[in-house]
Amino acid sequence: MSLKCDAKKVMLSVGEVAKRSGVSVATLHFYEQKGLIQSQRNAGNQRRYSRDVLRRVAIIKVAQRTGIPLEQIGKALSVLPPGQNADQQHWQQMSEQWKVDLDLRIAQLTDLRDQLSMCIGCGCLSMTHCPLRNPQDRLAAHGAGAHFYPVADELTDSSL
Amino acid sequence: MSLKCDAKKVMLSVGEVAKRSGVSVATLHFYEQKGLIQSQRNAGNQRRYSRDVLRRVAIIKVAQRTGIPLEQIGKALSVLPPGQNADQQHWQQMSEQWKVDLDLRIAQLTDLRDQLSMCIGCGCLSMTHCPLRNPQDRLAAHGAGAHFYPVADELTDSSL
DNA sequence: CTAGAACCTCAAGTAAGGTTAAGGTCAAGT
DNA sequence: ACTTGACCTTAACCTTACTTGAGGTTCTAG
Repeated sequence: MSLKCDAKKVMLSVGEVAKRSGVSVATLHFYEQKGLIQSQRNAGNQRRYSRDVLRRVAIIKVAQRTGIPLEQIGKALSVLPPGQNADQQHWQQMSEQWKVDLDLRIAQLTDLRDQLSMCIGCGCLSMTHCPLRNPQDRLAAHGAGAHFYPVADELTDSSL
Repeated sequence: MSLKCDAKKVMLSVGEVAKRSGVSVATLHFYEQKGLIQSQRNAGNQRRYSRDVLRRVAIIKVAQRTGIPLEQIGKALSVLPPGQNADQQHWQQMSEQWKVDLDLRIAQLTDLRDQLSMCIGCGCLSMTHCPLRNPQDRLAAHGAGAHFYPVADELTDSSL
């Protein structure tokens, strides 16, 4: 169990990082391939991680919980000097941006909830009158992958 | 442009449904294949939809915005008699359930936001102390695909 | 009748975020 | 030395929600 240098081990194996960070070994490979983390190799070509990888993985998981896609997380992390810990300042920048994103997502969902509440007793889903059918609010303005509802040229509400 | 029976056309072609509902023809095929909508065929094997499909698609899109997966939407819709419009009661049942789901998701994200806010100035991400790292709240209790963070047996906070 | 638009089916591709498997190497304990 | 576990790479597979393409049929207007 105990390795050569137990006292102040500098580098971690992939298995150790997996255990300590709570993600699988395969996931660490995957993250490395995507450029979210980096490793060095020992003489036998095995990955050795510096401790900062634990913090990076922690940050990745938090960001993922907010709904940030991996690619964007990668970009945010890429400003960190590799092999170094994210310092207080970096963390603040990232987390503040993520909070903005999260706030927006919450606002979108809250709008939707309110509209849904209003419409529960109605159920008309009218193309022209129902707020649920007409998301030209901040959703339409911001939605990363939002589909705009095409103008329903011919459609009268009678068609519902 | 005008078809045979312009006045009170009973059935709609797939192209018409696509135009009016704002989804692509391929998506309608896909939904049909997944059992979310149904069609009849004319003599030449082309799909003919009754008008209620427009309402179904509208419902699908609203539900998707709340984050409900298609399969679950399909189950909710499957209680509707095919070829008939969702009545007021069905709509209410569905939308109320979806509002519950949505409320939960909003609550999860709000918790996360609050934790993030607290942690922006801290940045410790401590495995044992940081609330961001310890989501044993309703997230852990409810999360459909939530990964539990394994107990970090060996991990002391110094390892971050 | 014929061109072209709209439709059909089936298969494959895409994107994200991984997981699983196959076949081979390295390292640690006995 | 030998076994076993940890590690390596590459490649294929998974899910969700679709999109795209190929090759063939049907419908509608002129």
